[in-house]
Amino acid sequence: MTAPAAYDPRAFPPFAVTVDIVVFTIEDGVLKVALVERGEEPYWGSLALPGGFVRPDEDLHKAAIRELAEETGLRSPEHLEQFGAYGDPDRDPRMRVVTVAYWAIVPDLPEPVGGTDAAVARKVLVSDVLADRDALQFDHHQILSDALTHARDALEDTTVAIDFCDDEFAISDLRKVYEAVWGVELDQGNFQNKVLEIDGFVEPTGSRRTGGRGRPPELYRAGPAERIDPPFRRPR
Amino acid sequence: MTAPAAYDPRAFPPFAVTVDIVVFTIEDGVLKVALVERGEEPYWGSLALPGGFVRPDEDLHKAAIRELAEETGLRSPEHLEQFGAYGDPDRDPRMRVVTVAYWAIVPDLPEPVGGTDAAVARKVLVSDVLADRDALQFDHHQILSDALTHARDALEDTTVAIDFCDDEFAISDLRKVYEAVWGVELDQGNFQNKVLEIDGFVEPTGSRRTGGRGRPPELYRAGPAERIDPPFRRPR
DNA sequence: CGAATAGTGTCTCTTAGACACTATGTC
DNA sequence: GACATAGTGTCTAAGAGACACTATTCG
Repeated sequence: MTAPAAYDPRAFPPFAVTVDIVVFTIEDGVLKVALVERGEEPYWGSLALPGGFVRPDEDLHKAAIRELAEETGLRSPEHLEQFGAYGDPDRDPRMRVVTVAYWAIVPDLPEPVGGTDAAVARKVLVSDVLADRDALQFDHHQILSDALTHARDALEDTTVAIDFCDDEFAISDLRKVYEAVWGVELDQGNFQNKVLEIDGFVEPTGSRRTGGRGRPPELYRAGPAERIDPPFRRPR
Repeated sequence: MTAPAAYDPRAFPPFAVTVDIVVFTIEDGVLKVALVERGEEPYWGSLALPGGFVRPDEDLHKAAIRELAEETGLRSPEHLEQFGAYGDPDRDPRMRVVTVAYWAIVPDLPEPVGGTDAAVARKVLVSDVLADRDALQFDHHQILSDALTHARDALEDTTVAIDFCDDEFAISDLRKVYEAVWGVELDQGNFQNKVLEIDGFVEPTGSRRTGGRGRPPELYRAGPAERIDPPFRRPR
């Protein structure tokens, strides 16, 4: 903030600033990410993270919400959190762009996604995307990978996993979230005990879910707690 | 990345992009942050985080290293890590600036700091700066506060605390780092046991430090480990 | 009935932390 | 000697996880 150039508004190097959002959702028990088909060059037709330019009078968080709505039709995500900025000089072949990256949780992405614009959103298995280093253009592979790291960490000491679930959910639903994001299997009994022991994690609704196989589970809603202490460590 | 404006280089809203660095060091057993006296308006003479404009052909990390060298005379920090981006439209009264924030560790800041430029760097108690909400201009109070949170978290599951120490250090030196950053007192015996039990955290040099009061401590150097597993939790 | 899922309890191993005790230097 | 700091050990409580057992539904 102290470079002499600061005095002269014409002297600072102009950058484009964008936001990119890694939208996670769980479908069929596996973690997916919402990607849009690029409707323009470069990389026309290939998949990319939803995102776009920040407007001159808009803060970064609001820009992320707006782009998410425009490109995926989502009104508002259950969780939206910034985790880093990416600004290598050659990360975008067109111009110098610094992007601010967010990760988001939506419990259920609307099916016929795609806003008023041309972009068409698809839900893709995170594991598939990460397995193919060239599935995403720009540095979006790295951004997705970093987002997954942040999401995994977040599940360890916050209650955000609940944001993947519907308003009322069974403990096993919550367990499947942890299993999908962490990519591990968790012991059903131990998980149940642990979640119920953590103060304010979940609250009983008093009702049960009927119709499935097996004993009908009791249903819970989100409790007031935001942090899990001691943290819920994932197996290594 | 899919806004139609992307096609037209003149259509994207131009931003200034800066980096700001929160440089932590420990002096007299307390955590300090390096601040520079602003040599320009606005807020001439008041304190701010070192930082400045990213150059057109420079990546963010290198920009942070360069600004650090220019403004504090540091050749290279022991640790430099990005932790967020700040871009509220009115965070800088002069123009629209998005800043990418880093936190850094230096074991020993050179005393007659201040580079070739006008900026004069000072080490200030972090607790003092945070206690006075108006000590820093822009959103630097928030940035410092967030940096401290990240540093505290980093000490829990990485070995970066060693970067605050000299090449050879006593276990008690390391303990004082944790105490300064976390703002707590730790049991001397338990800390010693724990550090020595963690594989690859520290390696004995075979020598001792002489001259102080009390039993001369054995000296250690950094081990190969980068992560502490299980994490070293700070008392709540 | 058996299969499937939910819910509860028990046991063991590890870790965190309080704290006592010993070791070795300076004044 | 007193004092200060370093280094080691012991005990206890809490948590993690393996696993067994019970409960309740459907087909």
